[in-house]
Amino acid sequence: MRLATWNVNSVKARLPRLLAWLDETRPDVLCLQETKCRADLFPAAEVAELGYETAAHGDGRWNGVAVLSKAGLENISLGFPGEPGYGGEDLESPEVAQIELPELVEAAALPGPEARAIGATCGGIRVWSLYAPNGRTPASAHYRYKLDWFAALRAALADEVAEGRPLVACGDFNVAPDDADVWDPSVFVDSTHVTAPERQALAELRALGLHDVVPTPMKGPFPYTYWDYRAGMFHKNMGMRIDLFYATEALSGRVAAAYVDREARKGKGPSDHAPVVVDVQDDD
DNA sequence: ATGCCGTCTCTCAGACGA
Repeated sequence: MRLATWNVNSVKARLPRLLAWLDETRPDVLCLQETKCRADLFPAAEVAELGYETAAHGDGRWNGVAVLSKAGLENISLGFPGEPGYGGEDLESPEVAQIELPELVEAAALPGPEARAIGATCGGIRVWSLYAPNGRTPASAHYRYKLDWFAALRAALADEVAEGRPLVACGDFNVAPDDADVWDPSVFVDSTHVTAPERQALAELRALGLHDVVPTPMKGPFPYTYWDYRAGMFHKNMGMRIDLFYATEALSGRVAAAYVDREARKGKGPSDHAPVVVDVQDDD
């Protein structure tokens, strides 16, 4: 079974490259992030021609996740239990407290979850495609939201892991697990993606029994999965490993190969992320 | 370097990304 995860940075803009990549790489299951696509507008017919069923979760301009599968697609979950939404700035602050439109206060106080998680069962494996909040800066409300989102994810996955079935939680976690996972740690001092609380959130996921399946880089010593579009970062290999593949212990023990498909980051019109491909041996 | 590129939309400017 071949599993993969890829932040495509718009499924509409990436569709020709996505279809070519599917045809060439032929994963059984592909988790997508940043589809930036309403679920009902997802190009399901196009991927169906290549044999894939689609489960999509998206509400338009931002975020958006999906699972494509040739191995079955059951028990689809749009988001996870307890998933928080972005609550904005502190409602206790005097400035915000003066808002007198009840419906706005209500909407701000009860934010709905964004389209950042979709789960499905594919060929006996529970699969989660995840797109963690960016966090922007550690002082930002978006950073608090990011940590809250990870805490809720941990609680939701704890229940599923406890069921004992093979499970994969993969996608764009927007956290570099270690200093070796960014091209220059000195550039990221006081930035998101590398702070201790974010790394602790990953450690708590691993403490559930999830193993970080680290892919082979294919070029250079570091398995980066993201390179900024700007300033020739990709060609200088100034990247980050933020797209992660966390698998339950029994499943990670069946991993035969894992690699970053950096070829998909080359050429005309790429995503700024490369896919991570993981081959798992059949269960005996 | 508050820059660089790319994508989106109540588009020709601003927000967002990491």
